[in-house]
Amino acid sequence: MKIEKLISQVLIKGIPELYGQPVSQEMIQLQKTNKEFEGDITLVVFPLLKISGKSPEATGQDLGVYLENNIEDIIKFIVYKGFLNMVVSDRYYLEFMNRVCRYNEYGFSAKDTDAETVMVEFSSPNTNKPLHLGHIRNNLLGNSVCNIIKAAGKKVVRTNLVNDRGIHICKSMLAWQKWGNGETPESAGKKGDHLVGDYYVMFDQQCKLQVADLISQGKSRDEAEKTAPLMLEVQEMLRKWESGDAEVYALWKTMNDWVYEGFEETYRRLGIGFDKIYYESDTYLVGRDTVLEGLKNGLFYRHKDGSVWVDLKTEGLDEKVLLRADGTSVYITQDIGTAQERKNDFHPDRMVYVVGNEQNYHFKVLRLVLDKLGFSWAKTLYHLSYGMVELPEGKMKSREGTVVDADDLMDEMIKTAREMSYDLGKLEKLSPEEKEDTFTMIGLGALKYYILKVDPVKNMTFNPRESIDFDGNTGPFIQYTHARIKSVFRKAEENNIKLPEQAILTIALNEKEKNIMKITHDFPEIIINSAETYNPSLIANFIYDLAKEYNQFYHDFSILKEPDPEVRAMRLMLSDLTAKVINSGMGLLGIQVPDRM
RNA sequence: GGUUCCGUAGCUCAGUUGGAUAGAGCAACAGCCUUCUAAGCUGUGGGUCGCGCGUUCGAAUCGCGCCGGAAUCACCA
Repeated sequence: MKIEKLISQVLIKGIPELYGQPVSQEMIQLQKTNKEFEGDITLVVFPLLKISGKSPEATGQDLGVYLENNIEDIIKFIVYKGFLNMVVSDRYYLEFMNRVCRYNEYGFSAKDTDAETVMVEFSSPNTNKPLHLGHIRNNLLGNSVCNIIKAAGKKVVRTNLVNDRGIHICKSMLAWQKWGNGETPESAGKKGDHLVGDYYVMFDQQCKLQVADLISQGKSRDEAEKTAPLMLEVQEMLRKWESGDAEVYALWKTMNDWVYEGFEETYRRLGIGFDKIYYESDTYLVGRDTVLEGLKNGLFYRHKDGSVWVDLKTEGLDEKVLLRADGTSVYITQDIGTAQERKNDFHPDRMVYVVGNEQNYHFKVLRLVLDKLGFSWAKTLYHLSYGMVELPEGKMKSREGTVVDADDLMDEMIKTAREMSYDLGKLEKLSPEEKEDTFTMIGLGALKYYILKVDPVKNMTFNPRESIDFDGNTGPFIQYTHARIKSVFRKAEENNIKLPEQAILTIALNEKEKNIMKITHDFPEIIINSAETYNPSLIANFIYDLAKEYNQFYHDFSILKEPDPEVRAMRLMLSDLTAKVINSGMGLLGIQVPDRM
């Protein structure tokens, strides 16, 4: 049993014996002992003073004696003001290490066959332009949250919702039709998503010219934007698409397929995949039917122009349109349909949406509308809202060309890893393929860690120069720690030193060794916590603390040159455990760790 | 204007359900490779935790009010 839990239990039994009054779990406040004091675990005694009727010091003293007498692994205690600092035996941590070292996935909860199923939607791209930095944060968060929830013992269904229809999609299509001259990704030598994105930009530019032209002819901006020939044409194209026009539909299909191929490549490099992909073009009709059904049942009302609305004023929100006057659907219509499809397909106990915080209001509305429609599972929707990614100069603006493209960014990170590696004279013994794999691991590791170490709710600044930094609190620093440990094991093997099965329990641990054991001891709890709060940054910061502590140990003490074979064996095991936790913790972030770097 | 979120070192970020003298990294400066990988380690400087009031044994953390920033309040997605 974990020592913290044991202390809690003993106190709940012991305090009534000592003071004749019961205690509740919340009054037992255990925390890690601060660095500047001796001890491992601290009990805050202030909440217990009412029960003891004594001073903080006297209460701490009473409880210290009681715990020392009743728990074998508490070998000493020091009372300082209102804090009872307890020293945990080295034996306890050695036993812990022996117990845990044989598992490759130490810290992960056992997979329970009747565990709840959590469905997570993330990525959710539009098919009119390539993925950018904002999508990267979304993808990394979604992927990592899935890994973490799974590690916490739940079943996870990864899903993506592709926004593949609408006026914005038609814009690229129209531009290609007009000016593309039959260009294809192959003929252009370009990824499909980039090619389609180029036509989207082209449309925008041409349209602006027309608008400017109309304004110079004396029209208002508003009027010009509505009557520009290209705008009229693209609207006509959308109508054709919705009515199933064969030619438009074929073009849509072709260009979307180009985009999917491009996305596929980006996802593959990022290490991301899905169990199920939904397409808005498939689900919007389901939502429309549901809305009409709700209208029939009097849940919604029809405006005199024919549009359908929901009134959420009693819920503190406003009125919201659910279907346009012409009967076509809006964004939320599609989400209503998608949610139902998902429920039917997978029966999830929870549905998590990884979507930026600019859509907080939208998800509030979605939940309320689904609730109004009588879906009992509406309250199981959770919007994992994350902050915007900004550049040091401010927001990314596609107009000003400051959008950071996902593919370019990955290329840049890997390139930097390569240059850095050559500068440092690393990896010379590896084959070209192994080298490239390692550069990719490091470059992407830097990128992913840089983004995931920040609390999702916060807006973050993406500083390109800083993100490719490989020192300090970075992915490569952690990867390096792993590579160092693996290097020790290679050396051990050369010298015929084997990793022992068990460490003997009578070894006296130094401070660094004990610290590393204490940190790894917390890993299971960190995973649970991180899963419950949908927060990968907890894992990232935890792994960093571990790597930092290990590097100090590595610097201060020798492993293979340690003369005492029992101590050497223990240090090897400790190193092995550290490597395993780094490996699986980074794995939860979607980051691979190399054996050499 | 209403609602929601954010505000911690020059910069980027940590800081469990309120706990001891608020921590890392980057940048700057000064050290450490004959020894398991120096992408490492050590040290120095750097703070009115946006401001004020309140709650209490105790507040960066909770409440209220300001100030600053962001998002949103579309028959856009």
